[in-house]
Amino acid sequence: MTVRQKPRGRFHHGDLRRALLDAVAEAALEHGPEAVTLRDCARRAGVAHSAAAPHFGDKRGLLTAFATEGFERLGAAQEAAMATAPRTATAQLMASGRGYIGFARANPAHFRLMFREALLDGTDPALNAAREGAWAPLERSLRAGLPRLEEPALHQRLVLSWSAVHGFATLESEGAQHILHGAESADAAAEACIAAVVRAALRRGG
Amino acid sequence: MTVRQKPRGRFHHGDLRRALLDAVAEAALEHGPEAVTLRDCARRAGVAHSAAAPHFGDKRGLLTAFATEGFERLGAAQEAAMATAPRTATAQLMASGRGYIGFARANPAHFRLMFREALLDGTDPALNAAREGAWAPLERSLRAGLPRLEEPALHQRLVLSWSAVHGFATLESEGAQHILHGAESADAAAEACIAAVVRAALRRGG
DNA sequence: CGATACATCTGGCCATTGTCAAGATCACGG
DNA sequence: CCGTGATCTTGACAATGGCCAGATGTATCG
Repeated sequence: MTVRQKPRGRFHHGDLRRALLDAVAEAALEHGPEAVTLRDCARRAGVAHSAAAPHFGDKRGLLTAFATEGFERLGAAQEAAMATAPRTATAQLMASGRGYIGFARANPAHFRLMFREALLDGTDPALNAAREGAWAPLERSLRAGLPRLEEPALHQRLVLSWSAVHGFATLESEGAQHILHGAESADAAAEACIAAVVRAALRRGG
Repeated sequence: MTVRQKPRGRFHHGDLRRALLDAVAEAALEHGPEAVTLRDCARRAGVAHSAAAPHFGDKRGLLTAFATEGFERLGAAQEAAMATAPRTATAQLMASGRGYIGFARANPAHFRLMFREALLDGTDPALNAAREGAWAPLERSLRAGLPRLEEPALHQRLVLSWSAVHGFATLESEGAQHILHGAESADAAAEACIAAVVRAALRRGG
């Protein structure tokens, strides 16, 4: 019964856990999140078709771990953008939105998979922790920018900004870019959308 | 569930096309959009597993037809809400948003499937026509409310309102209700979000 | 009325998938 | 050096999607 940290590496494969997660990313990028196949991931990692079981249990476990990693990186992307922005409320909130949309753009398949509830294990504690951690930067920066706003009103602002940023990222990653961007460039469209929603969210008055 | 009676003038089943589309709706609602199975739909309709081929080709064809119907109904829901609202620009735009979110709420699985690009045939003309028809009410009411705004600025407003409404509907139908609604009721949260985005979209000035 | 053309539907086949049960392989503690 | 347990392989199973030949019902025409 010795409690030890799992010697995750140096067995047969080296680090199969990481290799399988990377394989999911590859497969999702190539054929879409719903077309990810357990056997294909195993092939990409160079192992037998059921080698993932000891690490992730079943397919849902693998995708859940992949989504968890995505939420962690989504939160980190926002933090990183906010760290290099001025400490203004407006600048911080806009940086958060830029980080959110930037992550969705850089990892479109990953981002989409994170919101395929039917493919994930919604009861997984790690997933839920990572998910809430990904919402935190937005809420924190909004709360800092509106210190004297009452709770329900603040919650409304949060819903508004979250919906707009998530909606933009979703529409963009679901193949509606042509309609979204119109004549202007992708960056300009995102920037304008973020600026407008931040202006609305930080607006004075009820 | 099996239709044994043969309506006069009809073919073997009666209206297998409709029965299969209804079966998709049932299955998607029960197990999620990505878990819809061709064979299960056929079972629900009381026919053999490959009876859908003459009507829809393959599975993608069936789901594409289902999504097309969804976009048509999404557009109709907005039109219906706008028809019973005052002719004010604000009221019309808000009605459009209410219709959009209302459809997503009443048909959550249908709504989600409509944005699973990987499961659909993006080249299908009927699908694309229905999709553009679903965006039209929002654009039309926005354009009517801002008649003298120049094109790029108007497009920015469109992206903003579309992103926010779609984002709210998406988050709600993807299992994030608990975070979205917080303390207040679902209707209140939606209403507040719509009001805020309409105010921002119709705001005067560049 | 009878026969032909045709869309519709059936049943069987195949490759692929996810999961399970055994067995082989390897690292590590005693 | 040997056992224990985690890691991985192999083989099997039911279910799925796509395909095909053929049966069945419907409509059209002679």
